[in-house]
Amino acid sequence: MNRVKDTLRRRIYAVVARIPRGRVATYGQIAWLAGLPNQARLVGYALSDLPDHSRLPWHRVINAKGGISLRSDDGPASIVQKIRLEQEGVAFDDQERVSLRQFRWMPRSARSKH
DNA sequence: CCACTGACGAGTG
DNA sequence: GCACTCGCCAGTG
Repeated sequence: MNRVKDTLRRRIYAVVARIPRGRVATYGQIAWLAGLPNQARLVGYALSDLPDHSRLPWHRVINAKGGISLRSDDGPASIVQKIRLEQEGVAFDDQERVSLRQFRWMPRSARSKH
């Protein structure tokens, strides 16, 4: 029985589904919002299990450095992720990194003040 | 049981 | 800001 595991995975997917267009979130951030602090790896694990036909905005999840984390950086998947983000208006710098300062998704529940 | 790996990250120097 | 270490957890051999 993998009921517990599946439940956690669903919670992760639920958070990812909330990321708005044109914004990004880090693995650690998703983990935190899903109630799994310090377990960013589980988020990566869950996303790697996603089927190709998934409608989830998985491409909006990047690492804490603002970069794309895929098994093979040269692989087509990482290119797809970059293209999709650029189409939403998310910009990459000359080091292939996104400015979290500018594009990070900050949910109301996590926003203390302005 | 142990070693290693993988869509990660905080802490330290 | 970079390089390293250590912590996390699941899956595999």
